[in-house]
Amino acid sequence: MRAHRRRCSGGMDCNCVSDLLLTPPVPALWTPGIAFPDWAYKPESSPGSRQIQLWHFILELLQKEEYQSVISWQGEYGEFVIKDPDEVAKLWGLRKCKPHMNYDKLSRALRYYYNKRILHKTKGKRFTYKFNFSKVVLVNYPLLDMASSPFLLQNHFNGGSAAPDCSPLTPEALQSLFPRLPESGRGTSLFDRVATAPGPEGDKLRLDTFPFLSSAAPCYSKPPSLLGPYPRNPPFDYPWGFNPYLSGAFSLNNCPKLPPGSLYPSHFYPNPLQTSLGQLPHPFSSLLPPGEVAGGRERGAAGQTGVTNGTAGGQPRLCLPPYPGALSLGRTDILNGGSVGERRETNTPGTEPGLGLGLGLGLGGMVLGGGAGGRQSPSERRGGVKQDPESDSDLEITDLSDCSSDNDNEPDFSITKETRLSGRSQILVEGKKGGALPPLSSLPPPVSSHPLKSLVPLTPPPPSLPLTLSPSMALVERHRETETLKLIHS
DNA sequence: TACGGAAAAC
DNA sequence: GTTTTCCGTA
Repeated sequence: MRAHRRRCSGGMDCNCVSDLLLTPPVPALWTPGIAFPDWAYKPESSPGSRQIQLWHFILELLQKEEYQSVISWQGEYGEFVIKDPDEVAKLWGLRKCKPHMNYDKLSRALRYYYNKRILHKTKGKRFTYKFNFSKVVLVNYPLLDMASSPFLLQNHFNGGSAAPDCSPLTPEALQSLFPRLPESGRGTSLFDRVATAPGPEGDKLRLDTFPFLSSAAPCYSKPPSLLGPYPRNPPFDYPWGFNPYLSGAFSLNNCPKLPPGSLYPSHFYPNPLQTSLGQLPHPFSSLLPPGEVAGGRERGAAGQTGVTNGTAGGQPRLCLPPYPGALSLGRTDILNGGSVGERRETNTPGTEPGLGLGLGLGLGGMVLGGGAGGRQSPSERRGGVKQDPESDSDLEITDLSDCSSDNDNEPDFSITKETRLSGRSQILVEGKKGGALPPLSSLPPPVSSHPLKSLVPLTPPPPSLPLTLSPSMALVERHRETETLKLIHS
């Protein structure tokens, strides 16, 4: 078992808790103009990495209104501009306990995404990049039956994506990807099953769920989260009386040196999966071969860490939108007014101008790993075997089966998590062999009569109500108990 | 400002 | 495997 706390190099605890400890609190992101399934915000959903990846982090920033002065969507779908590179770098550094992070380094990391086709640079626009969401989808929905998505295959694996930047999925492709998702107008929840008999129309995915994937949709010129009437305060509380989007949820008890919000060590709040599970029907299960549903297929070996975390019982899923605007702490508050003026760090411990008081205290004496010591000169460094920059097979097509929630070295991790975190275990056991989670599709679809239900998350039972009053939650609870019993018996 | 090689760190 | 760090180059 990995240490609960990740320590920054130098040994000083910087309060960055291991991403393994808890899953992030961010349910799916979904705004009227743009939506992200929750895997996009899950560190664990990154194949090959158990820490949050930069592009996840970028998505998180992009999703939060309070950071729109720092980074925001702009231009075409998936395109974003880093308005304040230093700030973004600082935030990233905070997130990763790298106080010497700067835009130069961050951008290097971003550039590594070019080859992986997760990102590409928007030429001629400063600090402007563009997500290749089709890649992201492929990475994070590996269980989708590609055979049933000829359009996708054609466009992205069969030479169809002639464009070097791998143009986004088209509506047709999405339709092919998510045929079971209900079509809905503005008044229909993405997650609502179509009441009418299933048909070509009723079975269609609501494409504006992934507007950034649509090549046919018009561009937006302002941050997607500002599009449309979007409630800036959650119309609900989380069942556990905890709302990760409220600053109070981030009392920083565990992380006093870090700003609140999911951008930061995301281990201080309950798992939203319970909420997600309790509310969401699984729109994709019908896409999966029978054996793949309900944990019938064991998730594979190490490396493909996260996909399962973005899935339930081995299934991909869409989850709830967050309410970034609910964060009462603005960025100014969070960041203590600091700003990074430097581009190149001075390697002076404890003097990071932009890290804020907290982190500065926490990292003040730390000796950063690497540093100048032991570095080779460029000439010395060069001459080695060139690394294959295209070694991104997992990101290209992604093995559709070898996705495990953890690696073999930590077989009990999910169970441990379950033990540790009561009430959020139902998915975490998915990596366990023989896990027999029922398909989420077996859960009753949520019911929402909210006129804006397509714009708001499905309402979980209010905190005052016992979970058992929610049919979905009751199922989840029942399932969790079942799983617990299974674990005990095994 | 952006790119990418290289190696180390994680 | 991903990111960090450093740096040469355009």
